[in-house]
Amino acid sequence: MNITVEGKQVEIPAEATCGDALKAGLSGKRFKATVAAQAGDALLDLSAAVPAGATELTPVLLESPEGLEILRHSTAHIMAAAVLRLFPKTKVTIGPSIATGFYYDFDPVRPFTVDDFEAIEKEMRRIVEAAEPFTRSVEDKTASIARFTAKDEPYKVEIMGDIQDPTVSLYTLGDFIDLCRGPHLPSTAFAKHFKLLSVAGAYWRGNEKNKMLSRIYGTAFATEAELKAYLHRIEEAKRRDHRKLGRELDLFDFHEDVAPGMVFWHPKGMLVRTILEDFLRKEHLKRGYELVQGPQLLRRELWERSGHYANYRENMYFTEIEGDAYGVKPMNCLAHMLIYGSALRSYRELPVRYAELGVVHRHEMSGALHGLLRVRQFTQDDAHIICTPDQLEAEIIGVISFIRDLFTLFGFSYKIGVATRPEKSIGTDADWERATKALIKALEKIDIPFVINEGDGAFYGPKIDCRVTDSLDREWQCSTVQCDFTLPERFELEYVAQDGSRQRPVMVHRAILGSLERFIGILIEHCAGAFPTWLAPVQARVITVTSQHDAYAESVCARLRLAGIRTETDLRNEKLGYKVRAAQMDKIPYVLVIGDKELEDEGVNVRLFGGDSLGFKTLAEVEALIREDSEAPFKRGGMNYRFS
RNA sequence: GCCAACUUAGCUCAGAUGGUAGAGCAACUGAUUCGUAAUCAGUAGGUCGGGAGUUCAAUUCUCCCAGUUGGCUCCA
Repeated sequence: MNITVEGKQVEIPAEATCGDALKAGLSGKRFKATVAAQAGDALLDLSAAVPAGATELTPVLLESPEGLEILRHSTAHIMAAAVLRLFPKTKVTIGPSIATGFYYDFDPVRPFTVDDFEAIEKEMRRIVEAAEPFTRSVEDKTASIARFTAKDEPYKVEIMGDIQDPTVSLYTLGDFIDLCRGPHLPSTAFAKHFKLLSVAGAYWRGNEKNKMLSRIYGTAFATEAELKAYLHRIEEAKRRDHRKLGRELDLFDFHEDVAPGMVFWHPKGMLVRTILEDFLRKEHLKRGYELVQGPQLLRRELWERSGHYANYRENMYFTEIEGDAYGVKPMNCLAHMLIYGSALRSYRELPVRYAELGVVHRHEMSGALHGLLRVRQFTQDDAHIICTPDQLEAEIIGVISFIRDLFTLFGFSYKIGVATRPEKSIGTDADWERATKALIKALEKIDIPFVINEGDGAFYGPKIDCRVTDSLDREWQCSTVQCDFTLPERFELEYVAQDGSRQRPVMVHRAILGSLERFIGILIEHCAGAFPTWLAPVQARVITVTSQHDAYAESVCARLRLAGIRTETDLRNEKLGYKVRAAQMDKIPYVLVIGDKELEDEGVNVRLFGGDSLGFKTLAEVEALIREDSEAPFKRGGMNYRFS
């Protein structure tokens, strides 16, 4: 029997395993790094027979993506075997590999805690050192169900019940027999570099009606260096955590006892927000938006009319005023519609673009709250564009350009998706097609790559989502652009067309940064707390070598403030090094040092955040320097802006 | 909402078989007048998340509540 291995013809006996075949075709070193075989689309154990009719066999190396997946899946099995040795009454369920590692869900006698990890890891090491093989066997399903029923493994029995094939495959690792599709590592010796990370509750089959299981998360890598690098990344993420930085930099905090999920902005954080808001308002005005603002509370009947009461009530807060129910707004659109409807509109007025930095409240489950990234009260940079169907495409192009300009400015990379009609939806096919086409055409026209997310649209219309990737490769949904035919219908919005007839306009909901709270949270993590100069709450801090320089420092600070530069002094009776360190930890972009020399020559010594020194500069030079730095990012975004 | 862990000074964290707590940083006071990531000394700061129970005695044990954190349809 002949088979091709990496371009080489290999002669093998009929009963040969994949391992035999690969061994014959690969160098010793390469074969040693091989954990499985690939024939066509199928991944096979090395111990599996070469499938009949196969003409080519590809080695799956440990460090390849497929190899890593096998490694992690096998490590999950090793963990399960270790858990069963230590806690024999535990029932096993499933243990897949995931993007960053693996997990295994157990139904334990008592839920596991991280304190159990040491013992479990130790037992896992023992299994790895013993270099035990994973042995595959195929069994009649009925026999297997009887076997696992006898072992009192109800979850496995349930899974087998769902399997269509008359036979199932089992993998044996020491005493541990598990129902598993495989493939697995040839032996546990390949799984040397792993770590258990966390425990969590997880519903059996993800359904909250089912029993809560105890899940252990872990990760595994081909080499110790990669494992270390991954763990280091987790540490890095903790260092950049916006919740930690928010407290350290005195930007915001939470008072969980009185307002869970709602932010208290401290002066410095509020300044960052204010600058951002100021910039956004000006940018909206430049682009032909008008600023509006609706009330926070609207009578229940209005929410019934819009469909929110039927579809969104669980996420809304209600209160009562003189016996009438009022809903706290979770979205800004209703007020905007009412403003539009307050007068008879002509086609000449369209498109109308109403923008509002709208504060909305949404009830999120307590377990879902997360710093600034998931809150119950947040501010949307929201707008509603009401236009004729003909204007739709141009308006969408305008919105997407706006998105592109802003994210370029902040230095984020982003991914665009178009979500199409879901199964449960309202509206006519023609409307859906027109709107979906308009979204896609707009993206194509300005040449922005996107993916189609089939059936992921809102029930009332298709949408464009924009996800931002931060410096740690985590994705966050920010922008959203949604076509809506329902609300104009329900609120009977009209305009008078050229021919005098009454026509129904189309509406586009859009938010660009999304939630200011979330955006600032992402921004903090993206820049690790060191804001770009234009957003930094303190742009420059003047520090003195000795108290003899204090008076001059005060005058420097006053002058820079007059020039619109956010400046403060640190005149504490401390050594220079102490004050430099403090400024560095406060992540202030410019530290202006004043000693005898600077006092005499009427300037400052400039130290940048990060430690670079620019040496002596006159005050005029410093002003120009900081101004230029503040304006630099806008060159990327094709905008300009000054806060003062 | 559900599961688990956690909640001690402004922050980061120690601590005791149940006998009402300690460090570093920050704050304040004083000395020091100093050149690019921490000068020294002193002072003050806590009903140990809230409530109830057990006990001679609870921050520690038990229960309830609140909040935080990590998870909760990546599928043999």
